[in-house]
Amino acid sequence: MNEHMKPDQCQVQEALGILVGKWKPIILLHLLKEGTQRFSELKREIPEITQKMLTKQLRELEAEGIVAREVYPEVPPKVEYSITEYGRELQPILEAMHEWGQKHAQFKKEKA
Amino acid sequence: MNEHMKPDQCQVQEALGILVGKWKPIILLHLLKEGTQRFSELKREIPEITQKMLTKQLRELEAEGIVAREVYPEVPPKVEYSITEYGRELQPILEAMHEWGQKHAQFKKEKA
DNA sequence: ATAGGTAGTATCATCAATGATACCTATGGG
DNA sequence: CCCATAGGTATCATTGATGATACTACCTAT
Repeated sequence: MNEHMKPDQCQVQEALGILVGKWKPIILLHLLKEGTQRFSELKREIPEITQKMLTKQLRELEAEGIVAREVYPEVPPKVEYSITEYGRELQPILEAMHEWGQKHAQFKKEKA
Repeated sequence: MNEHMKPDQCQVQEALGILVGKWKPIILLHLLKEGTQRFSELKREIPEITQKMLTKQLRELEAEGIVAREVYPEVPPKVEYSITEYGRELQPILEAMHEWGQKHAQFKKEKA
């Protein structure tokens, strides 16, 4: 166990706080997979999310430096979202969680 | 990007759902670091948590197969908690999040 | 003149997570 | 007889996250 991983002053919450939420992982996966996406594209690919929540989650991710938001001053409006270089560092974590999640879903099925 | 990481049917939520909560990462870190612990030891090391929440989180982790609970039929009662083999597979994920979290805390300081 | 598309805001309602507090159990020690 | 101990439950209140719905601005095309 890494010596720096002291439960107090631990930074796991820091990462967790950014990833959690009903929508953030999904949004991040879409942006990682598809690259730059417009607001309406994301909305179309995640139909169950409300506009309000999509806006909110994107703004939060932007505030953390994970996604970049670019506004084109056109009519009708056009806004593009993409993962920053920095945000891309989350990818291994998402992948690890995904793999573990698969194993775990299997594990639960076996128990049932 | 891993081909299996399709945002739909994705299993990131599966892992995330187990790790989140105000207390679960801390509890897991304690158990990983110290090994088997009694209820009261955990409570002493995490003073801000209420008994109710500690019980609840431990029971949830137990239900997922992450921690093991052993009751000794003594008076006063003695209950020990430990990480299962299976639960130990979460450790790399926690470590990755911890490391990223440290970088991120630094990143935010620089911006400010 | 009017309808439509894009990217939102504003307001109100609901539900789950967390917290505070009091209570319970059985037994050994004084 | 009574209290302390360990590991809980039960009940109620509060808060934050999420959701439903309606509204807006702006220009373009019909």
